[in-house]
Amino acid sequence: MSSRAATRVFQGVKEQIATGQLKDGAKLDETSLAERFQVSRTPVREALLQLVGSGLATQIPKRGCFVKAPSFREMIEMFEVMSELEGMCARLAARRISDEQLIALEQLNKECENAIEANDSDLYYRKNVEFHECIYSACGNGFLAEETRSLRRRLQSFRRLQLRVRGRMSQSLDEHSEIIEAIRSSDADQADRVSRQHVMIQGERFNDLLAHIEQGP
Amino acid sequence: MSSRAATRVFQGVKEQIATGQLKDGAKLDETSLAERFQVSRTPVREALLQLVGSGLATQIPKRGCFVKAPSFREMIEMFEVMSELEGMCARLAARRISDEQLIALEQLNKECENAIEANDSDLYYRKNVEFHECIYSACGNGFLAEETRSLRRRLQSFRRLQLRVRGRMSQSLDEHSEIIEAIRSSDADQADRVSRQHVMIQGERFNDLLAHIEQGP
DNA sequence: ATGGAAAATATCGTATACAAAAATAACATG
DNA sequence: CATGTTATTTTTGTATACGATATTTTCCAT
Repeated sequence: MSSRAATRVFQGVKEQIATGQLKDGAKLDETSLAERFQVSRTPVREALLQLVGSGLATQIPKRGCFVKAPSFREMIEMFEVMSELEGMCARLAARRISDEQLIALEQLNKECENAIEANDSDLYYRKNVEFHECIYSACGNGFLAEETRSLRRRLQSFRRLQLRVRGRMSQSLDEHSEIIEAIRSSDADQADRVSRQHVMIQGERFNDLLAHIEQGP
Repeated sequence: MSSRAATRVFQGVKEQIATGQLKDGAKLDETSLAERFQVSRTPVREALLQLVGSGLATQIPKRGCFVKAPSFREMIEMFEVMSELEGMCARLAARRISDEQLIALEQLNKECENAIEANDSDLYYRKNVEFHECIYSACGNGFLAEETRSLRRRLQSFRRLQLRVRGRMSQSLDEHSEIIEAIRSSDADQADRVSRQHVMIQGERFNDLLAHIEQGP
């Protein structure tokens, strides 16, 4: 819990966008937000600035600030980029990973396995994040790692949903094993290919899910 | 020239970082920046927020805001990512480009050629940007296009330098032709490969340049 | 009714003031 | 001399007020 009002507002609005309380196109009025969060306009402005910066809102010059929830199309686009970045991380990791990191990676995959056996999807979720995090660190490109993390965060709320899909967890685990195998044998191309696939499958699942939820166009 | 003080400060500091007037680690004191730019602290804070957001500064909780110029290593890392994104754009464009866009692309390359003949490196620079911009638009993934643009902007000041290197312009032009050829024949893999190469060469040139300028470690 | 001018209104950016928190300095005590 | 305590000063974060500018609304003339 941050003591900063600006951060509170930022997180709060972000949360409300994620949960759908604030729908796409909803107006983010500085004054009413200030009232709602019991703060002045100053921290609200900072929060809005950050929201715009992270692509969750749009600023139209003298008309106001509006929620810009990613459209279905944009989500697919983001997954497309995510799979590229994830693939790149894996490809580089296959070439650059250290022995210790490889061991850590295998350890994490085992912990994912345990989580599945215990049927603990929350634990699986966390270990899964750590697994990928480990690959990012091993890619030897800090900038790439940070960009990938950032995009992951943006897709996170949706990904969380997917992993609850029946059977997804164990399939995901198999894919992890394939990735490890490719990295272990320094097969960069294979690591790239499998990782892309791993993300794109999630994108497709997401696709299915949305198609199921939204009956509209 | 923007009428916004916050933007002026943002651009100003950014410029001073690029030109080296503000060195890595320099403290960005709110009060003194406010004095220097003849504004109050409020717009300065907004500017700093944006600087941090775009990775040019770091915020250490109660100690202040500091310039974080990308290190040599980070620059290389950024180029590595840039080449991946640029390659992805080209790969997708090879599959998705429309006839009109292809014509526009060829037109732009011709204009680049003209700029070289006229020995107008500024014009070449602008047309070169448009050329790549055209590929981004043609990739059919708006999110990717925006990310790539954003990274391009971050590397821009350095790239501008490179293109003044003797002979680089005409070599760059040849590479453009190769990219167009690959896209025209819908050879996604080739487009990808050539585009990556195109960026990485710039990274290497940048490397040479820096090695020349910096005598230190 | 419609086009347009003028008033009313909303929004935005900035300045300034104030309060809280933390770092630094000064100081006292063991 | 070290250490812990208190005071001072900086730095931050937030509130509020004000002016400028754009937008919407109202109202009038045609």
